Amino acid sequence: MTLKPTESELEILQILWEFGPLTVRQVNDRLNEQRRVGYTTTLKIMQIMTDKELMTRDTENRSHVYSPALQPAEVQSTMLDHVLRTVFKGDRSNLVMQALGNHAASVEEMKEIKALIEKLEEKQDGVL
Amino acid sequence: MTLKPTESELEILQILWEFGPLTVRQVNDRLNEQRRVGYTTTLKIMQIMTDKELMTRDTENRSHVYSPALQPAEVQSTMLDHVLRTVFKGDRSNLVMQALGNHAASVEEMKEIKALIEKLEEKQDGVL
DNA sequence: AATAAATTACGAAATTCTTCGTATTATTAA
DNA sequence: TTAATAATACGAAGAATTTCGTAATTTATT
Repeated sequence: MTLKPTESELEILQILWEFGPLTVRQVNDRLNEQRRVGYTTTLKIMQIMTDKELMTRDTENRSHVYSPALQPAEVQSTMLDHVLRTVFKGDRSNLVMQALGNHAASVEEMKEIKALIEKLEEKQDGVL
Repeated sequence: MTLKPTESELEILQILWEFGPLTVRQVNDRLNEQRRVGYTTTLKIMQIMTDKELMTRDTENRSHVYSPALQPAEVQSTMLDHVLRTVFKGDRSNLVMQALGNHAASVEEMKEIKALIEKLEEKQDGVL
């Protein structure tokens, strides 16, 4: 099991996932589009993340270039499992119903989800 | 929007949801079935939760009796929305797919979810 | 080469959450 | 009524996270 990133680690991972390998300066600029953060704050978190192996860095040039060490799906899975256990007591269908029920999903989303369910049902039929 | 409980606040809410209004002693006993926690630790968290209005208490008797101030579904919704935003960038169908895809849902769960989707589709058809 | 500019390294302050010790107050039992 | 028991109140220590100031280092400019 991969470890659970903190809130601000997650913010930075999102930026790296979206915009690819970046320097601290570039990440900090992106962060400051959303909220005010000091440069050394961002640097520090990224150094900590490197220690934790949440990212890797290329120190060839003066400005180190950081890359995420985890795929979005890995972190999403870890985080969702955590919520499933701690908030939903492991009741997966309740979680899904909450996710679908509160805000109406778009027609497009609905299609995707139905397709997935059908695929899962085929797999289940195969077993039965 | 209701506020996001901390991890240990969540533990206590789960116990109250399951076993109804309880004293600190009763909550602490339940907690200690899972892990070792001191009595005053539990007391303190429950006092903080009362200040935050995550729970209410009846101080009539010497042993105060605490009740949750939020329904499970309210907290689940808050927490899930938070994960949706911070981990999934608001992509609801991706969240649902992660939830369904990683571990095969049981036949029973599948039925529930399909029924919900059909109900939501009817609502959508009505609008179109 | 000397100065300025930009970056990393380091450490510590600030914040939030968790944990618990001690004091106080209330109840029960002897 | 006094002593023992059990509860709450209070505050502070500990731990994890976030924030940033300052020093050291590297690169670019004059």
